[in-house]
Amino acid sequence: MGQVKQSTTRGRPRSQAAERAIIEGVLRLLEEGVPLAELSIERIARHAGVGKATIYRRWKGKEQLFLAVLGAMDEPEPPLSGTSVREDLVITFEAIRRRGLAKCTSALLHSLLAQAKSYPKLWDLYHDTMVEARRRRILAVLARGTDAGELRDDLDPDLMVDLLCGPMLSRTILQNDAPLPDGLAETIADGVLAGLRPRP
Amino acid sequence: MGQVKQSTTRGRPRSQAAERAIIEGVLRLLEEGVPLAELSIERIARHAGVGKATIYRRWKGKEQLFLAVLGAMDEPEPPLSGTSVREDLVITFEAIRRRGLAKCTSALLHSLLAQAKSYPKLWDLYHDTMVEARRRRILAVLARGTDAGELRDDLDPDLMVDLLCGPMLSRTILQNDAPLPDGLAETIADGVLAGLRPRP
Amino acid sequence: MGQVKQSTTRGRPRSQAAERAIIEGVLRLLEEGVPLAELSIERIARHAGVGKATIYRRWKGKEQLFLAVLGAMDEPEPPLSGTSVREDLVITFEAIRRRGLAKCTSALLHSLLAQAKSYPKLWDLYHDTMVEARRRRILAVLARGTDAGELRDDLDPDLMVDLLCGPMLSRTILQNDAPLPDGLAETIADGVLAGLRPRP
Amino acid sequence: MGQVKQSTTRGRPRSQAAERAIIEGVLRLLEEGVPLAELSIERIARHAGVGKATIYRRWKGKEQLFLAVLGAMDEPEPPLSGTSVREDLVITFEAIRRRGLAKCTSALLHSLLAQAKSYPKLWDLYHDTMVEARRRRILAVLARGTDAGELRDDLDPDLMVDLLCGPMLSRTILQNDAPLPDGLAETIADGVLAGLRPRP
DNA sequence: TAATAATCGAGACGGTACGTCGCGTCTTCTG
DNA sequence: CAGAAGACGCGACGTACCGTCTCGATTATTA
Repeated sequence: MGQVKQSTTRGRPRSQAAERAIIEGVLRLLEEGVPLAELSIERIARHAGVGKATIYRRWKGKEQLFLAVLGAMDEPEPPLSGTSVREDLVITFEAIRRRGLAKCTSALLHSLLAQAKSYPKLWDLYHDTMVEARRRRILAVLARGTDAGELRDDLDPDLMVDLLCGPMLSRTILQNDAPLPDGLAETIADGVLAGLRPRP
Repeated sequence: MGQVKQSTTRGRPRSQAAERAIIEGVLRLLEEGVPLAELSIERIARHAGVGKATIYRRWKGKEQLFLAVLGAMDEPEPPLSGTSVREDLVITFEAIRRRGLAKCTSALLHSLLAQAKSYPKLWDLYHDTMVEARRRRILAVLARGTDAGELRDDLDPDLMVDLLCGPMLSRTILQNDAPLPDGLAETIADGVLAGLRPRP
Repeated sequence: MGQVKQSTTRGRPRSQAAERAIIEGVLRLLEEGVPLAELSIERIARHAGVGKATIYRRWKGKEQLFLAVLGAMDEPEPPLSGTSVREDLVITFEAIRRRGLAKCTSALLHSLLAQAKSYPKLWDLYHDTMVEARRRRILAVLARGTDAGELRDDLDPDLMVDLLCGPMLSRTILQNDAPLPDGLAETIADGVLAGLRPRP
Repeated sequence: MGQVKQSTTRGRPRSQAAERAIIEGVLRLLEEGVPLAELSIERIARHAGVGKATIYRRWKGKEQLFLAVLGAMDEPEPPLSGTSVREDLVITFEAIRRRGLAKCTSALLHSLLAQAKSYPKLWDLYHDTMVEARRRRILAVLARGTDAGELRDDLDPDLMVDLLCGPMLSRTILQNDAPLPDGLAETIADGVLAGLRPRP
């Protein structure tokens, strides 16, 4: 996954210790507030006590490495309760909110967004791995909800995902330092489900 | 706006031709599909037939320049009709959609998003200039709509903006190459306004 | 002379101060006894307080630079007296001897010899500039000597040069740390002129 | 001779095939015209189909290996006739001349000369093994010649060696591509023995 | 009309990082 | 054990840009 060709079984195997040192080094630097733009491969290597080649042997460039870091760091998607569409949406939104609160996650995410156009392959990778995975989870929730009569059946499911996830995204990406208060997940879920028109 | 101090009236005045050559050069490069990451100041200067100092005399760095390019290219916000909330939302969404379809706009926008954490000042600038302006426009629409009884009055207006703008954002930013079909603005506006629950 | 293309007259001119700092830095390092193999471009630049590019802008590589250093350092050929062949030979040999005593000259010379086969152009340059110049000087001396009846006229002049210069070379190159005592120039001149057979 | 310590008799013995593959690989590369500067240990190992460690187990570094190659390639010193000083000198010079004509010999020799100052131990090794051996051979010839009255007895024998060997050296080292014609050995021997002054 | 002053293109400056290569050592597995 | 394979930390390679700094040459305003 974004890795450089893994050699056959011959020769000295790659050091897992080095790999860990690199990834944890990046995390440590991000948590210390080092701006992403200052994370050169050279600095990462120095900080991890590792040769540059050891990095390039594993990843093709900074972005591939970042993706690996992102993968290493993020908590697994929380299990869905299945009791209702609303409940599952709240669980999902809450996971996004907590991720947005973590400094380094969002720094990396921003970086990835930035490089999307420059390195389409990288973006595709990220998109398939993270974005699309979530989209599919939500599509499943929606399908169940539509069957159960909890949701309208006259809308394109893909569009519904955007309607649901967009607001959270707006908060975490566009607003930068917008507050992500405790009840946000519930509020948004309820808002989207009920719509903005006055209730009869 | 991001400009470096303009000197007094003594000496040779700055060449507007040079300024145009720079900005249009960047646009041309972007339209040729040059990835943003390869747009070095050096290359921009070479391509515009201009000395590097001529760029630095005007903008403090690459990002400042990009911001200027963004401004130069950006069509003005369309006038709102005022007939109804739905109508004004559709007009606004349509503007976003058209911007998202333009190759270089979105490339620049992605770049800016990327550097937000790294260069907070730049991000603030962009945020204040573009994002916040739109937010205020929509807040005004919402205020009128609430007064007119077209909208619920039990939701935080700031949250409503996210509910409204998020979906469009999801399409243009996160989905990367998602289709932005013709009726999208209307569909989204109607979806958010009505909510996802089945209508009674 | 081994230099990289000098640009036209436009732009900022090359700093002579930097050039001096580089060459004198190399000399200083050599005099401190730093082995030639440890004279990396990187180290030279660091030691001279200069960017690497400033070196590469002037010379194509380490060897070109060394050649410049060699040129910068060596004293001009001493004037010949013209009184006799023997006298002129002694003067020439004495210059070679003194050069051989200087630590860094011989280090550089060894380096150049080493790279002869690898970089034929460099060697040609050195050969034409230094070796051939001396050869021509001696050929002139020999021509005068032959005319004056001081020398045999049945030998190829080119061969005579080898007969004369070879011994000095053997001492300085091959013997490495052979003594180069004070009267050496005279002894060798007399030996070659008289031959090794017993005198009648 | 420059070898690394041979281990005791336990375990798998060193493969002579590997050793031959290495040395012959170097020779093949040199004959193909690969510049000495491009003969990295890594390349030699690859070319010989051998692990790097197999080389380091035998020699301490590139130079030690080169010395071994030189030794492997080197034809033995030719037997001296003993009939006269002139005859023995001609035999010796002819051996030097033939060696100078061989491409890879001279490449290696140049390399060794180059590294003399950098790796004094290596140079000493080469000097003792090759240079000094020849010097002693010639000293023996001279001693016999002096006893037999064929040579002057008023010159330092060490100096006489330089007078005799220098010219050949000048041709093979300094002149680079100077012709080494067939009768050269005789011509030089006669020239040095008779001296350059006109004969009475 | 000259002097002054800031700009222009050009390109050199000291730096930092790039991605590659070779060093000599080490760690794995196979014979 | 030695063999090949190849990863390891290290450091140099030569290139590209960074943002700053001279250059000589323009182009305005001020004296």
